[in-house]
Amino acid sequence: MNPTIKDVAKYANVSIATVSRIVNGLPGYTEDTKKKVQEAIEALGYQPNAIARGLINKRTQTIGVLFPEVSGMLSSEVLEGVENAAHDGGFSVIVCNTTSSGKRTVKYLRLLQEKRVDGIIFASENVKEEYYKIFQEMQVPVVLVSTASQFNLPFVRVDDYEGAFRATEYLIQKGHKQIGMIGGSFEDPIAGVPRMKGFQDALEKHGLDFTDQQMTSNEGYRFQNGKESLPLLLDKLPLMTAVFAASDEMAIGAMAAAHQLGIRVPEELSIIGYDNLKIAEMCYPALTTVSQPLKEMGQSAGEILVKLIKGKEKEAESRYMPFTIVERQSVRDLRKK
Amino acid sequence: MNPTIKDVAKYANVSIATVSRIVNGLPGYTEDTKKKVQEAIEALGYQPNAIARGLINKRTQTIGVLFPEVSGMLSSEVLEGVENAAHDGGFSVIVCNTTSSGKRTVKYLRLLQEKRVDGIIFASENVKEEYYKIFQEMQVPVVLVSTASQFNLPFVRVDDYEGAFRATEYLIQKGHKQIGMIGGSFEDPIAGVPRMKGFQDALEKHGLDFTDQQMTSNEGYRFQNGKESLPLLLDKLPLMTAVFAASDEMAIGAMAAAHQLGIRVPEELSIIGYDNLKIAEMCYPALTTVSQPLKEMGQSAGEILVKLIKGKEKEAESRYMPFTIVERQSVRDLRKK
DNA sequence: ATGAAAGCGCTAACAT
DNA sequence: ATGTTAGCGCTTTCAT
Repeated sequence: MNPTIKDVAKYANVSIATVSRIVNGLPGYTEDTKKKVQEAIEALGYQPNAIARGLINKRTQTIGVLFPEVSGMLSSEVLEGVENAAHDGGFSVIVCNTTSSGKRTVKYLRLLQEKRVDGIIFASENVKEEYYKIFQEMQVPVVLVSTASQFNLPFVRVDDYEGAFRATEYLIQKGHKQIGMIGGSFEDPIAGVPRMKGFQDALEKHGLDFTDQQMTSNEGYRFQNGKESLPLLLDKLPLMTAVFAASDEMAIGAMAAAHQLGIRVPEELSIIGYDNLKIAEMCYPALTTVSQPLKEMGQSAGEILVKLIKGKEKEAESRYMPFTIVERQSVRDLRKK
Repeated sequence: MNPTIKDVAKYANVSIATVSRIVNGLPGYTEDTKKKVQEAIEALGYQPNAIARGLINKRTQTIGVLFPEVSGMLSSEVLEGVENAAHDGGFSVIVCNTTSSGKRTVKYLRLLQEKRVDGIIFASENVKEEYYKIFQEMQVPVVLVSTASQFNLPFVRVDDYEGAFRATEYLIQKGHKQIGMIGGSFEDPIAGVPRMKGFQDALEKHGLDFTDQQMTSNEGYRFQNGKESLPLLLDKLPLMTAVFAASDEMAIGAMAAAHQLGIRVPEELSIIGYDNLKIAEMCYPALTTVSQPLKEMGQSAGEILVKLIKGKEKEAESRYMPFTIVERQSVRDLRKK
């Protein structure tokens, strides 16, 4: 077995209280005993037991992070940010893959409760009433990433409406007039509705008519959704010169469909995405897209959570992160030449 | 505060021992008291404290997973598999992002030791002597994913030599004779050397000369590495008709370089990758590649670890996972017209 | 069938 | 400056 504080105390001929003080950097001992104890620790290879500590301190120095899909490219970048911030703040992170299932989410929440995590980061999904109740029960701080909620929970995200609005304006500024959108779900209050609304409003602001003929809606935001959507859109809007896709995966799916149909991007069809995943710069042509600073968002959420846990903050600050449009090769400027 | 076992006992008018028995499904009580206690639990919303349990049971039901880069596309798929297996086995997983730094790795290992995790999964990196010593100290099972080691540690991985050999043969069977390779590092005993050796041996087996002119080596396996490697290779091997890249990211980087140089893939240049990341089917043209079953590997490693922890297995079984070559559009068959 | 009590490894209040 | 002791919430003998 691992040596305990008792063993160290015995070895160094002091009481366990003294060892504890030295280990925790509290005052109350001579340099001499300190050295003795440190030697004992060294000799025995003593490691304080975080479990015992947690029991008494009511602090586990651990947070839980819930993702609908941990292997998603979006999640994995956010996770890296969270992990980084947590680690810097002295916390470990337990990952939970909810697979967007309510049951699994509740199960995980209960688990995190039993494990007495000090805080929770909830990502990319809607906060159901049921979850919120558990949050309250748990009495630990919660911060949302890439989501908002009807409840009073701090969040870190970008303004989806604004991002979509600007993406659309970008296309318009490049001279496009027949613009289609590959949208998400009308049920989705985060990545779905706001992005579609932003698209529509930008069009109208610039005097371009909007009819629902120029938009498809999708259950998910995957490659396949985008790939299937493009032909549909082309059908309804044959003169379309540009597409705004509500996610990079969909944008790249649309690109694949275009390739298949023999439509050249960006010469014949411009495409702009949303997210700025790593793949955006790897595909051909490199994708112009609305960049969400995913890692920074995770980092930021982690930092806020840590502050909240340490009680430095009383009320939670939410943060809107800045998005940018990163220009690559998938959009053609119609005004030139 | 959360109610404790004491509260439940008081509420139900029994001793804490009885509550404990009921909660843990041990024998020794009447149906009647069981009901009473369950009602108390329900009424109070009691959740057993996993920390207290861990202290006494010496089991935390938690495992640690170390990745060089959690946001890597490779890691994230493996992680999903691990998390899945762990969860099924009743374990939570703590993720650690080592950033390939030895110091950070050691720090994390110490942390996991303090947190008394029940087991460790170590991914995609070389096991240094220093790490191995800590493993031994910790006295917990360890399983390697996508790595092997000089030590007697169970691993789950595919045979890199074999995979590279087959990829090269595939190219040869398609009629290619001038084949280049974008390789990894000679310092890397996993993804580096074996894949390069496999390439070389396949060439020689089929009577094609091998000179180091037809290979580049790289520090990393990223998009940029591949992108920079292709022109170098083309320089040395102007008649090259096919490239084998030691990773999908590099393959896609090579593709990007080819596009830039006006070389058409696969018409003028065939490319085969290694990994089968999600991007492989999203890029254009879709990438033919050696598929590693990443999620399954993670899952498998998780399962082995759980078995080891539960003591069902005495000695660790290592597993070579089967790879397959998934044919998409990036390789041209030279034999057909 | 049930309860009392010891103790897991630690911290913190209270002596000395 | 150092030690003694009472828990933290639980499991597990050992009695009854």
